[in-house]
Parts: sequence; C-alpha cells; structure tokens
Amino acid sequence: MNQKVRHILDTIASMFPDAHCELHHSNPFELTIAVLLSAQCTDETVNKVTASLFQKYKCPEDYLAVPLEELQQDIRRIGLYRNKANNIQKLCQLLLDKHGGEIPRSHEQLTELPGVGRKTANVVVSNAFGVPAIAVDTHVERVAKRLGLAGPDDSVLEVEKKLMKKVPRDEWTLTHHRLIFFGRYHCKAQNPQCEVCPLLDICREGKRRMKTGGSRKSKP
DNA sequence: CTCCCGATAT
DNA sequence: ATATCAGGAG
Repeated sequence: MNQKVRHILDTIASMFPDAHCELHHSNPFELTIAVLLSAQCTDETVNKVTASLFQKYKCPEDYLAVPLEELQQDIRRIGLYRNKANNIQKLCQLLLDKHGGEIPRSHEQLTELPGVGRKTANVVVSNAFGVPAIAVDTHVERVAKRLGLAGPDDSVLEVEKKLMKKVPRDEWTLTHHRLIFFGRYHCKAQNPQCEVCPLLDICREGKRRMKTGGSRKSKP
C-alpha cells in the first residue's frame, strides 16, 4: 500500500481511535430509519428526534398504522420531512411485502428501498451486518478531496472507488468512521483546523489555505 | 440539474 | 444573512 495513504490512516487512527456510528439505534431497522433521516441534517438533530420516534414506532406495522401527516409532524424538525415520511411508509410496506418485515442484508436489495441510496446502503451493511464498506457522505467526500485521496471534481462514486482501491478491505469500515470524525471535528467545512493539523505537510488544500489568507476573520 | 427543508453555526 | 448538515429521487 501507498505510504502516504498509510500515514493518513495511522494519523487519523491516533486522532480518533474510537470513531463509531453516532446515530443512535438498537437494530438494523432503526439504523436504516436513522440513516434515511440523516440526509442533509446533523446526527445530533436526528438523535433528538429518534429518541422519541423509536419509542412510538418499533416495527414497520407501527409506521403504517398512522396517517402520513402524523408521521410528517413526528419528524418535522429533521427537514425534508415530506419526502422522508413518505419514503419511510413506502419502505415499511415494501419490507412487509417482500422481505418478511426485516431489513434485507444485501446492498442491492437495500438500494431498492425508497429513500435508500448507495451511501445509506453502505452504512447499513457495514454497521449492521459487518460487511466492509466505505460510505461517502459529505465529510468523507470533502476530506478525501482535500487530502488528495480523490480528485477535486470526482463524483461520490469515483471517490468511493478510489478509497476502496487505496485502503485495505479489512480497514474500510473503521477508516470510514475515522474519516467522518476527522471531517466533522477537525477538517471541518467552515473552519478547518489547519493550524494544528498533523497532516498539514501532506495536504495541498491545507497549505493553500495557510498561504492565501489562513484564518478568514483575523484582525487589522 | 433541481427540489426537498428545519436546525444550527458562523 | 448565509453556509452546512452521515442524500435521494425525478
């Protein structure tokens, strides 16, 4: 394996040794609902909503037993709530019709579920079923491009392929979580901590930022 | 590509 | 006021 890649993996491993899934859940069904809800929304907000949501709705039948408008109101604070409520009910009906009420284990079956795309399916198979995968979300995409693990104009699918090629398969899931923690808490979208970043010397984006302006809100 | 969308940080 | 948040579907 490439030495720069090894250096990156070791560094983020020492920064975030206990990176994990931050969406609260207690089974594959809850995880799938939580990830579906997490689109364009923070994990923190999702957890606030699912705390009560998962007490009220425990199985597909529960989500189908209420009017769509009621489910919409129950997840309103998440945002994109009309699409998401609709997808949840369709997903639950499909689980009952074709999968015995259970979340399917295969990536292909998962992406056939309404509201479940490639990224969500990757999160579910890796976190719930132990299948190695690298889900490319907004954080993974940003970090991979800043560090040069992917090209600046690569699609999320291209980013995923390049990461899978560069990272050993048995490290995919852990690396995925560490890249997210690194992106969420250190290499942030708005105020990246380049000044104290142990990867600054191998980061083009970081060095570019340190030259041209650095910290954007400094004094005269 | 556009739309969906409220909560939070900056 | 604007940017961003564990995206997906049409």
